[in-house]
Amino acid sequence: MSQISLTFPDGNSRSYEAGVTPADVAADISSSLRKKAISATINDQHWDLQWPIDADASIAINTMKDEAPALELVRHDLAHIMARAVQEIWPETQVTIGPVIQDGWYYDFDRTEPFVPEDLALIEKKMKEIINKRDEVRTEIWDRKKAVQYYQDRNEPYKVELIESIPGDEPLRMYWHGDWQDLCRGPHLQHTGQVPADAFKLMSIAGAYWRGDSNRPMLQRIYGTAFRNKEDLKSHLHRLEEAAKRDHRKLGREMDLFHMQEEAPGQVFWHPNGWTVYTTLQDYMRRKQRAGGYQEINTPQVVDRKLWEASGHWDKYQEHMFVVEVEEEHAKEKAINALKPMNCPCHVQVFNQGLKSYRDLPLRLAEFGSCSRYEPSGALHGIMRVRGFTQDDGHIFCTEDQIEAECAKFIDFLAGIYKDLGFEKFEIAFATRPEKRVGSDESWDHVEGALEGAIKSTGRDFRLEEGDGAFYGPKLDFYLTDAIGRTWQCGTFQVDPNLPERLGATYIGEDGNKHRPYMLHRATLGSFERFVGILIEEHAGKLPFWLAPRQVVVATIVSDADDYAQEVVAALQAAGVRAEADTRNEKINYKVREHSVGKVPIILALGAREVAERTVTARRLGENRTSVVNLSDIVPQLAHDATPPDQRG
RNA sequence: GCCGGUGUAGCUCAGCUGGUAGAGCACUGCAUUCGUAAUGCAUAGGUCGUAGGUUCGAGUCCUAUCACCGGCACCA
Repeated sequence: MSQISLTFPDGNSRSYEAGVTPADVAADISSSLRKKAISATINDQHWDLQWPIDADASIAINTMKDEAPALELVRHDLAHIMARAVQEIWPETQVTIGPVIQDGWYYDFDRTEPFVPEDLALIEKKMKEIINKRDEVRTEIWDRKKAVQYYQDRNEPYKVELIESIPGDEPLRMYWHGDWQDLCRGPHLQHTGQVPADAFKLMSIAGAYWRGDSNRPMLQRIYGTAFRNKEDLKSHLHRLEEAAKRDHRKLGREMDLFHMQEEAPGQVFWHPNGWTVYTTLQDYMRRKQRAGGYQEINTPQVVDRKLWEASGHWDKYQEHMFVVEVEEEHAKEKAINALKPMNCPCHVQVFNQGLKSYRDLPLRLAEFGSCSRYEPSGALHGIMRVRGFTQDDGHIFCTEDQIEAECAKFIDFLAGIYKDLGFEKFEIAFATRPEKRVGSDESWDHVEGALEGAIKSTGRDFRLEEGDGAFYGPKLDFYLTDAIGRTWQCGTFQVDPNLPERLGATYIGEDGNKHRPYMLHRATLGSFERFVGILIEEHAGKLPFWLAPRQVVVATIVSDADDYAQEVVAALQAAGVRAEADTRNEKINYKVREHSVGKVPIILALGAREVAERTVTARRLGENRTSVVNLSDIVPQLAHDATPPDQRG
């Protein structure tokens, strides 16, 4: 047997026979380590304690103290244990796959009877029994034929398909948790008892397509969450509760921002408060775009299908468009229009009016474009995913050489806006050429190079999404992470030589000939609807003062302060602050509570003292201390806070 | 669109095996003028998402349909 050298994290190394397992190594160090060991990290690879090591390597023995491998193993073993539990309770159930995901795992099953919520408790109980059995976990490598045969015999067609889809003819790894077997890459724990029985919870049941393909069978998915200990699980469940409190649908009602109703699914009825947020944001964007060199335009809502046919959208998205048919008395045929699902084709129409010179480029057109898309019913989500929305859309017509500079300019533009709105960080995803595409490789090289160069010139990082670009050009997507860790695509920047081609856009170049411009699609917020939703959730309803729909409530403590309250409100309103008086015959406690629930940032309380001294007692949302300020001081102070960030001196 | 769940007063929710709808908060009225997250009392308010059906009788059972929620698929 040849010898190999294993190097430990502290830099020391020891010599072992080739084929030694991490379990042996741990035992060699100490019996207590052997007991505590859960896995190893071999050359940065997560390694099962049972897997042999055949060559020189770095090694670290992991215990429950090592968070990443511990969570990975606990969740992965729980996936197997859950599948075993389900098959023990309902033997006719077929198993498919069960990966580890953020905060937990899921496993997909095929079973005729649907799981019901009460089943979760049943499964959890069975899982705890399995854990308490401390069943050994062991692994073997099988050849493909044997594995296929095994699963065919057991009537597990999904597993057979999985094996057949694994490329090459490499051997397959099998794992046993007690007598229960699953095809699995591993690694796993050493026995089921290593899983903490009190640190997991089954969360929900959902449908999911086999292999993520909507043409294939719908399976039943059970989600679970797990941590290393009870406390971590508890704090995770607590975080979920907190997250639910900042749901924009709940806050939208509590703050009286908007509502939605059955007669207009996926569309928003904005209430005065919500519309104040919306228009304040829109006014801000309008000023930013003007300063950024855009010219604002507006285009029609109802457009003949001919234009959508020409743009190619009719062909591809017809069933997702709201079609409007009009019967005119003398017309030969019915006019078929569609509510515009996007603004791009209309912007090309504006560009196409009159001759354009290369001197006009880059030409930046912007529109707060209301779009309608018949989104699938299951896609709708509050005001985040809707059927009627307004994009802060813009199209830049330019030459190929201008793309890089325009892109860099846009990234800076977007970053400044996100910062003003309270988002310091955002993620850029760079999607490159897909397999099916139009245009020459040279052209793709050049355009992709321009985008990459632009990102780098701003000194930002990006995530590469190879092959995810549109068939006609690469794009950048800008993602924001909300306070609960969910990411939302908001901004976008897309290079498009295709639509100008289809719709015949040209400009006269220096050489006096007609040329085809590039069209850059870009949006900063994405849609106002979604962005307002994200703002609400990110700030848990406590919007930045300048965006808050109700900025100040002047609440009286005694009715003798009513006149003074009106005076204070008038002074604030004159200074541009959204202020209102609350002179109802209610206790100050009641008023404070009500306006706090309504997320009013500043409450000014007025009693006899304030009237006499011409002061106000201010209370900021979320704080329970108050401060007494002279009326003459508070007005300019709040007026400053109420000024949008781009207009502050 | 697919799988599962839900749909009762403005809001949050209760209503067991079918017998003709209940609470708290909000609203309104009266009393209270009370210093920082709910003052007291009283009145009023729904035909139970919608449409059919079973039944002597349905919020409660059945069918269809719509919307919403959790996922999946989709997102020009």
